[in-house]
Amino acid sequence: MMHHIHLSDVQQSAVEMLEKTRVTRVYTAGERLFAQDDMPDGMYCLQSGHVLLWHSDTFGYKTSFKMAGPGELVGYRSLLGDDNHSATAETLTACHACFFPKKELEQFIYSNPTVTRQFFRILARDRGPPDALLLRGQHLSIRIRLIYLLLIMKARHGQYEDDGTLVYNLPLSRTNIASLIGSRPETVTRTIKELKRDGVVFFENRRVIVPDPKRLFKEACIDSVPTGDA
Amino acid sequence: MMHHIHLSDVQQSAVEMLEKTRVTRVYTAGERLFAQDDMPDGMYCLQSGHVLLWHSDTFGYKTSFKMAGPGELVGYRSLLGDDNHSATAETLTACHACFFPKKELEQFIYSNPTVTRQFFRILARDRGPPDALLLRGQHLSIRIRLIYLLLIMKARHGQYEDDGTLVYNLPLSRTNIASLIGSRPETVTRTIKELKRDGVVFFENRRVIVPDPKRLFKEACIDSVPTGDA
DNA sequence: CGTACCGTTGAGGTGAGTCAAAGTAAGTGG
DNA sequence: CCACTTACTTTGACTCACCTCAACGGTACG
Repeated sequence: MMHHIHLSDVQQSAVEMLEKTRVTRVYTAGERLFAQDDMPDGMYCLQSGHVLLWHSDTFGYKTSFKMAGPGELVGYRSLLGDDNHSATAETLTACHACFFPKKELEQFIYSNPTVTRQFFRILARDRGPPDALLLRGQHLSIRIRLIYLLLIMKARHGQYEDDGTLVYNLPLSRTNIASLIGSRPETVTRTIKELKRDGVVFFENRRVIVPDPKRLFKEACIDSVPTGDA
Repeated sequence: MMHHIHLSDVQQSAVEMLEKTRVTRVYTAGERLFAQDDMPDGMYCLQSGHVLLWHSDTFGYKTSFKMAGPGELVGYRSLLGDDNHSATAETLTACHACFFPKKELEQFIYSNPTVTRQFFRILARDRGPPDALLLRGQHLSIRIRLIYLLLIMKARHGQYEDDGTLVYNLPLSRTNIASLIGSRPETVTRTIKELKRDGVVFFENRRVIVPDPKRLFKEACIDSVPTGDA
């Protein structure tokens, strides 16, 4: 789900204002766009690189719930909810990110019903029940959750080769993966080994290869192959 | 978090239209406002009673993720996301619910930035990372998750007595509770027993009594007691 | 006075977490 | 080019919180 906003009939003045006030910055891996409990002062649009969003609970456990890539917006939930950030956004790789200050951005959002609607869609579709529940349901084994993670990442981070192979370049450590599916790095390693043994998924460093995607869908009990953008 | 929309300076025509087209209906326990995969044709506002929202995954497992009570809106996520319903809304008790048809409702939402903003808030604050993650984090024991459930329900469904006791009337079965925190009815029973033994929480049928709320907060590592509406 | 549903209790099994240690890869500085 | 550090990954052995299955008790309702 790309976050492209259609600008066709938006008030020209609002767009110009937005263009004038936005700031593009370069980040190195491991930097933070914002931290949990910060007051949001704007929104970020990733132009290149990847960002991981994680929440730290009252016991200090960190749980990741989203990886954002090029073209995606980051930091909109708390901004639109008038809340402090409920998560920290940390770069996984070097990134180019564009920052839109709150005031001008809001003017833009409300400038036109079409734009408003786009933001409603982004917000409403962001990790709805399905995603969050599939990745953390106790009744689902780690193996299945790992497969679901790949299926969810497919739309934005996966790519089909000519021979039907599915390939990902995921800048995620075992620890990151564990954090996303509610598990532990050791268990992720073991599960990855198991998937390789069964010939379903091959993890080579940060590169993931799925020779026969249909087998993956079948194991997750998904018959109809979901298409890229939904 | 109540879903009261402030109508002070909304276009009168939009409000009138909304008032004219809304339909109030009475439901008995066990009825469905809408079902997963249905196309949304409007939104519901609960006037009395309680509704449980649950998602059924590809393996047929049902996972509940929200209980809505009087004053709350139901069915907005899919409507605003232009998606089919990703959950089923089933009444736990007899209910009065008011239905707003999609077309007129959208006119209302876009009629005024103040209203639009309210809906952004509702959507953005609906089960943000904290809620969903706390109730399903594997690293948290069932006991802690049960406590978190009570803490989350406190704002809307809990009530302080004069003596500082916290009392809930939750129309939830053990199975419902299990489904909300990602567990099983048997385990919920055992955990409830344990909490009673420790004198922290007393479940009497569908009535829940917390004699010393501070102990509850402490066990969940929450120092600052969250206030009702945020 | 069944029937049906919900809740409780007990016994037993296991998937995945934990802990500890060794292996690997990448980066740094002399 | 090679020691040295640092961070990540893998492996094995052990443990346990929770699930599963099965039986029983309570309560509502026609």
